[in-house]
Amino acid sequence: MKPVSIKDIAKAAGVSHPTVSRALCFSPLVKAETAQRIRDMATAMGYRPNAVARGLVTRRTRTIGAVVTTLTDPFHGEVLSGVEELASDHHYSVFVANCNADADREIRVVKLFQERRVDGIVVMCSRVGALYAPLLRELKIPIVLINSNYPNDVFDSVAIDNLGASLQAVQHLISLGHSQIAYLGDQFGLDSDRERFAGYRQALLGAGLPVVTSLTVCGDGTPEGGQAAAARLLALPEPPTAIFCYNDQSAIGALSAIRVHGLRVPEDVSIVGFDDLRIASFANPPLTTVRQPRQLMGRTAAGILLDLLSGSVGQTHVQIPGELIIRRSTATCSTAVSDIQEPAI
Amino acid sequence: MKPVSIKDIAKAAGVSHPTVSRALCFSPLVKAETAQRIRDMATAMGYRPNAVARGLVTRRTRTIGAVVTTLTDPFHGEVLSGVEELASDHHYSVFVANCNADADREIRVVKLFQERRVDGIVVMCSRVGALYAPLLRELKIPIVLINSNYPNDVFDSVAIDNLGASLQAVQHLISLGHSQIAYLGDQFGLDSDRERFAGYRQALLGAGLPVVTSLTVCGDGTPEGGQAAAARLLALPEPPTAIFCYNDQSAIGALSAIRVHGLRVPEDVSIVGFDDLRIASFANPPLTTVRQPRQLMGRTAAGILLDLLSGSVGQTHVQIPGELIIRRSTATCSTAVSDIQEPAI
DNA sequence: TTGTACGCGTTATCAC
DNA sequence: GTGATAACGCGTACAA
Repeated sequence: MKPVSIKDIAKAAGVSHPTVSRALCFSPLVKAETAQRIRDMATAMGYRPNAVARGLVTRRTRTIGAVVTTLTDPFHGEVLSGVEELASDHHYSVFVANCNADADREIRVVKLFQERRVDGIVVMCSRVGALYAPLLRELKIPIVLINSNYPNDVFDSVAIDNLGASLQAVQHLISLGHSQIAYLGDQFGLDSDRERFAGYRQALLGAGLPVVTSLTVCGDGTPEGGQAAAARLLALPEPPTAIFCYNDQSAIGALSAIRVHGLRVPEDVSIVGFDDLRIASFANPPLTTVRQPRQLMGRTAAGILLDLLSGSVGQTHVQIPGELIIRRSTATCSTAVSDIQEPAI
Repeated sequence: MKPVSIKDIAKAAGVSHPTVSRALCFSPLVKAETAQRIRDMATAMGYRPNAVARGLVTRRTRTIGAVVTTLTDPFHGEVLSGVEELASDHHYSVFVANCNADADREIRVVKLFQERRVDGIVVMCSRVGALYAPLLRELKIPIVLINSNYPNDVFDSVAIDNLGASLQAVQHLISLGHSQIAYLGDQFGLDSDRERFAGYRQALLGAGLPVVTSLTVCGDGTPEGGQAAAARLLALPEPPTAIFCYNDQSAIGALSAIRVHGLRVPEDVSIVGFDDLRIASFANPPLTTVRQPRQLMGRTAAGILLDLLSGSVGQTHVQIPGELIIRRSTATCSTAVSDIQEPAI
């Protein structure tokens, strides 16, 4: 009934259990032929090492915890995939936990991971904020953040250059002649949202354009939220000619809202997304967006974590430049180019 | 440096460590006031129970392992989300591991989970097949499968009624007058793919239509794969007037291929997907598809697993009916209704 | 009501 | 080379 242990093998092989342990770890301290004999018996008896017991004595579990805001978001799935990939390459296992964009829950999850004695933690899109950062810090577990920036650099991090990328994206719209540009953001107070808005703002101000309050609306990162928010923009007395969206999911919702409203993309309204999800290039029209190397970001974060675990010191902050991918959801502003450019029918 | 243990608390409180253990577990065997005093000290000292040590002695880790074919697929992310949700409701933690639709890797991952002494395992879209099922069975760990059906019912399972749903989907196309209907499948030999093809086939035969080999093509479950496969269909001398796709991702690729080919959906070609991903209703045109309640399926599978862990016996096979959601990617077959229906331009 | 003693399966530290 | 023995942190008989 109970799985076989090294003691069982020891008994069967007529040696002591530490010898079995050494043989299985390929320790040079044990005679080659007995080691081989022991290993053969182990496989014959169907032995599987107990990682729990090993973790107790070595004080390292070779596990890492991944905290995710919403697993249902394909963005997070891909980052997580990168984390898992690198982790498993190094024989680490990954715990996942959802925190539903809730800071309290995020802290509870991290504490749970602490009880599980994970060696390190990766947090995606943390919502904990600078206020609670010390609380996490005192847990004494290495933490790497993905796409959230604490002002005081308490944790190592991997993040895209949100501000620079947004700046670039909105400048692209401005260069197409747009001046009525809206920002369709998120609603959870994520750092990335704030930074993308800052880039938007900076681009407008840099071009001498006003930042109009009514042109900033909040979605929730989903197509549904994006659709609703875009509908509000289109109902404005002076609707925007271009919308810069917090992410691709929102942008896809906006695309749909514009269609429902009887307008066309990009002839009537230009749309820019963020993330370059796989479906972005399959949208109709294909979405102009900012590429985030999601799996790479996950791998990078996991790599930093493993470095930390093997004793590296000093903070690492990887900043990844965003790349603007111009597809067919953006075009020159029709009202700016000429007054008569309505379609024949 | 080392985290505080119950022995540390015992020393500080002047009691023995079993008393501390009892107090923390709210055992009635310890005097209420000492129990309270101990618990206060525990929190004051920042005590966090060690789940590893507890797992070693109780032989239950309160963890479950989730094996996923591709985390990057939003379908799997949502199912996983359901699993994690129910698990965490019951204070279980979830390990994730990718197996990349590789049967060998799937078995390795399951064995790794066994070493981690997970209490149970959920496998999504297993590729192990009947041949290796005994190998998994002898690991003596409860396993629940999602969306894969072993012919011999060795494991508990949750699956959608692939055959019935496909039948319904293809009958819908037939009722619209289509007779040149293609199947755009997957390539990894998944059970779900086989069953959906079987439903497709059965619908055709039931309507007295021939099953044409050239109208069956394989994608890989991604938009890219779907696009390439659809392009092959469109290049046929007698291209199909409708395509039933293995999943929504493939369907979105097909949508794009048709657009590139200069044809329209649904006027020239009708498309049916499978899954009803969130983006399905935001596609252009909104996708007719089969709804799978993904999170519910994940929750259900986790529920079965937890029942198993609390001693339930007898196999459970939950079969979820698929629901056909008719949107705007399907329409009556133009060539069947009249001969002249080409657009003016 | 509480303390003593032991075991969980491993690795680590000594001897020999 | 190998074998006792201890330790990791916790739960649980049993004794007090």
